Amino acid sequence: MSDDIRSISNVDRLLHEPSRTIIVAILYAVESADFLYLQREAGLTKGNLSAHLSKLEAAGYVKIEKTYKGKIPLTLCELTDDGRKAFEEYRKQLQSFIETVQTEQE
Amino acid sequence: MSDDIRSISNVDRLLHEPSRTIIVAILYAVESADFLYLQREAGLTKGNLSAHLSKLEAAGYVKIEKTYKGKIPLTLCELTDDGRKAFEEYRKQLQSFIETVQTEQE
DNA sequence: TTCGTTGGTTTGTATTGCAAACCTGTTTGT
DNA sequence: ACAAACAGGTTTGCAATACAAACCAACGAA
Repeated sequence: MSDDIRSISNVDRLLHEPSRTIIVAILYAVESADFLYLQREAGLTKGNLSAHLSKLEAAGYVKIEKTYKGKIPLTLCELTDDGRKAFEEYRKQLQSFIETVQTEQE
Repeated sequence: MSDDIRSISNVDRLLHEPSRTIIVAILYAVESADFLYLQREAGLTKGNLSAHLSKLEAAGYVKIEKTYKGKIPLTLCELTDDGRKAFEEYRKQLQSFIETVQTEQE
């Protein structure tokens, strides 16, 4: 019965952090984004975005490519296959948690 | 557009922690529960349950009543109105985030 | 040259989530 | 009666976090 509820404790903590949830959700939709675009869309400071991206990269969820657009640096980010799967899985877990909670109160 | 996605950053951090999400979800369903029942159902250690309950109490989300069943202590927990509302709100936010993410990829 | 800007990274700090140790009382064994 | 074990929790210690602020390096303009 509350096994379903308890399942929420198994969510991917990396993705369960709102800032990172946003980052990954954006990348999930756009396939590829540069640092500043991501910063604006996610509404994060550079410092935080940088730190979160590093964690996501370390986990193998995003691939970060530092290139140059002319002479100015350009950091491109995209979700890896693992990252996509992890996000889909995370979404499913949230979904099923919500459903469980909703039906349980009737 | 990604205002919807960004909205996930406004979730109630207190409830967004899986252990506490579980505690509150259980209390939401049962109206009242004693410490040990909650511990079993939530699958937490006593220490963690105690700490999380304290936070929820401090936030005014749960009411904790320490009584006795005969001679042994009995701690009863129940959700306050604020707690109920907060949890409903939290659920809604998750729901709308999921919907946003899902429709955004079509 | 100096100043401001772009595109980030590193550092500092206060807050956490968790486990393990602890505490207070009660029951059990002998 | 008295130690040992147990029930029901709380406090402590610590490693990991999230965030902001400070920093850095390269470029463009004045």
